[in-house]
Amino acid sequence: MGANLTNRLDVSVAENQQISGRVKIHDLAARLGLSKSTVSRALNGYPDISETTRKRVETMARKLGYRPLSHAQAIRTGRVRAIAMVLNADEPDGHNPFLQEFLAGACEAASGFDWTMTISTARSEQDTLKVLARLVEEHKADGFILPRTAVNDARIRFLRHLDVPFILYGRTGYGCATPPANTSWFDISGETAIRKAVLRLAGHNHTRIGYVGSDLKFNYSHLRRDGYVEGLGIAGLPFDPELVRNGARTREEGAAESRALLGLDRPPTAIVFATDLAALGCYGVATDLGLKIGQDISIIGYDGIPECHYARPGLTTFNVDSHAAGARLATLLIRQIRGEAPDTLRELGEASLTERASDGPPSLTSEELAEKITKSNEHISGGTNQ
Amino acid sequence: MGANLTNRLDVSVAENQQISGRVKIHDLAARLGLSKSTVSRALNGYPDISETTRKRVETMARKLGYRPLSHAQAIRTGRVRAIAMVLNADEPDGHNPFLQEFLAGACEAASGFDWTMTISTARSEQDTLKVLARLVEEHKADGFILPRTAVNDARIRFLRHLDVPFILYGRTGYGCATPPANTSWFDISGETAIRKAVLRLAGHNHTRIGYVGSDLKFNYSHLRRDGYVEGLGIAGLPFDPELVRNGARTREEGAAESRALLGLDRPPTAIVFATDLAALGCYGVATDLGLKIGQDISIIGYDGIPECHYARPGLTTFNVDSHAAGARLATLLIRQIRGEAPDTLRELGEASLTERASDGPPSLTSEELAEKITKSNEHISGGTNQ
DNA sequence: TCTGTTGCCGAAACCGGTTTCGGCATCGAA
DNA sequence: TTCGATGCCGAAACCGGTTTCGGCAACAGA
Repeated sequence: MGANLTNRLDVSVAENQQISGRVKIHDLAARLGLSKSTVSRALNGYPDISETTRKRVETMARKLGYRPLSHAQAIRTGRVRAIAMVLNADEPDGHNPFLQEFLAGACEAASGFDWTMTISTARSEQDTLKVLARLVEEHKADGFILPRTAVNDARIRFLRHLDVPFILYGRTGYGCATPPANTSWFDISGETAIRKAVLRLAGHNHTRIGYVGSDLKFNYSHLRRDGYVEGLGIAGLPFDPELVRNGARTREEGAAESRALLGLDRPPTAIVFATDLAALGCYGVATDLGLKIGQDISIIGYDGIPECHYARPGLTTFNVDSHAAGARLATLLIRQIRGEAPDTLRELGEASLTERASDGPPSLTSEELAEKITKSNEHISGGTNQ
Repeated sequence: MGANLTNRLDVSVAENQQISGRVKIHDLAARLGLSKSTVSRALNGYPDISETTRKRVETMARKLGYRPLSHAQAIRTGRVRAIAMVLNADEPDGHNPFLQEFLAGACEAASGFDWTMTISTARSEQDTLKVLARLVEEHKADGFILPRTAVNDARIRFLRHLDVPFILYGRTGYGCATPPANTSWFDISGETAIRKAVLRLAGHNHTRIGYVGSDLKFNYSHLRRDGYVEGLGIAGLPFDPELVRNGARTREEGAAESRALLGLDRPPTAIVFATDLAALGCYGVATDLGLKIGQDISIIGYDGIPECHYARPGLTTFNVDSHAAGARLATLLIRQIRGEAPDTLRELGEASLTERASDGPPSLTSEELAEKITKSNEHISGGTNQ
């Protein structure tokens, strides 16, 4: 007496179903000769239903293609079987390139549980809170994924106060004595990646390695910088504060910080960037100064955006698997909503290195590099850059 | 007796609301000394409610911060006040760069009506239909935005068959005698943009202008190619089928088609690309052949992806405003769901030209260019390209 | 045989809204 | 004065599920 739409795609023709007749729990019950309360309990795993009845109900439900309306369930259960994410669209860098893959991962994972994903956007931090508030008020979702966590994140305080489930993409509370309790998160260990980047460059015999970090309001910025310092320590290289810059989020900012580092009396022969975007910003600067990337100056990025592949030379970088991240976050969040303790829902992944041609052994010492740069500056002194 | 969460952000402290007490329609009615049916009808614009009562109800609702649960309404009305979009994540090009802006536009517009947006992803055309089916079955949305419309689009047939509202981002049915009836859409006139591109190049005195189109399964591919032909006609230039290539969706494919065009006996001195990605693919080819873009070979793209700005030289292109597109699509779709006739909900926007350095007057004739390319090919013959 | 559990299921209330239906005033016209 | 509209509102049914509660039958123990 009819299959669900998904099946119909295969069966091509519906069996004998009356038009537009969605199968309701009532129909299912009538067909089975049971009451709808029994059917409901059978489908929802109540213990007071015999195993044989449960099987009967389940097979018949499958046969008729019965699917409960999540919003009809929600009115009683308070669960809409949906998770949400609000993007901050005003961020200069955005997570543009990752977004598609990230959403795909999250949606696929959610679909696996028969959940859906609703998204929304905001234009500022304050706006984000308002959007969250609206979604919570209307109960459009049972929980939230919070991307780009800050060291001190207003969204966390807000949702915790309202007692709404959430999971972080990233960690939070850097530098706090007590780690944030009762919080679930998924993150990629940027600190590990950056440490490896430093060690890789040290292995190339670089001794002056610079670092360009991102906005310190984000928690990951601190962790990646720590990775840089750790790497230097392990490699036995001295830490020189002059070689560390922060706050580069865009290509332009990456270019500016690169210029600053390369303008030093003793410039670095290699630079690790906290983001690919900032690293790509260095390309124009290097070209303007007549430096060959991968020889005169080595560069390693982080993120794994597609442009790395097309840059000349290709940018060596650490790839984060956004698809997997989205999938894990959705899965962990749903498990949390279903009752698991947030503290047990924490995972740390690793970024994978993609070796390209932007790094290698230094062709010049720091002093020689400085000299070359000085000459270039005199020479062009009107060169366009950006 | 309490304000809603959104207000609380401003008021900082809730007035005197009991914890976790969402205001329900019952509370509102009790507070007003009315029945909840009256309150409901007042809020929903029924004619049998006096104007004074309506005002009273509305101000009290605002004061208490009452917001109906959309899923509670849905159970009776059948409307969840949500629109959905399913992305095809397997497309080689995706609409990656536009996605964030597009979603922002759509979400903002939907929010303005107090609607929300749910999204999902699929991995193939067939999968897309299954995902759509699931969303329709569970009625997770009242209507759909269909991105990247094909000439012959299975999604359209599917949703039309189910009588579910949808709107196209793009047109459909290219070449059909009868335009598709009862269909709403929003599109950017790619044909106009490409025509302008051709005229611009003709104005630079190019006489052999090539065209690299996209996959002809998409409707826009045909329209843009038409724009190319129209442009040639207006400029009084002959149409040479040799100069037209199709099917380039990625950088790599764009590179391959560029190579094919530049390898002709009488190569074009300018090429119009249907997409920026394909145009950027030409950059590596030009470099390999020792051609200066903007002089030896002129290039114009379409889309307005960020990379255009960072390519060297910058890529002249036609920008589509994805944010505005998302906003219009959401708005038109909601209006359609609310009852307006689809045929009246059609809009065509224009892309805006951003002039950069990738096009200009030809430095060489087609013959001279051919000679130069031949030499380059002999010379390098082992050059890397991609 | 009687009683008390236990297993399993149905009846009915419930969730938070919307919509139908009918009834009470009020008013104008006959 | 009576009657029929009309304006305005409340009671109750309804939407499609879930959950509580109670009851019947089968069974074990006394």
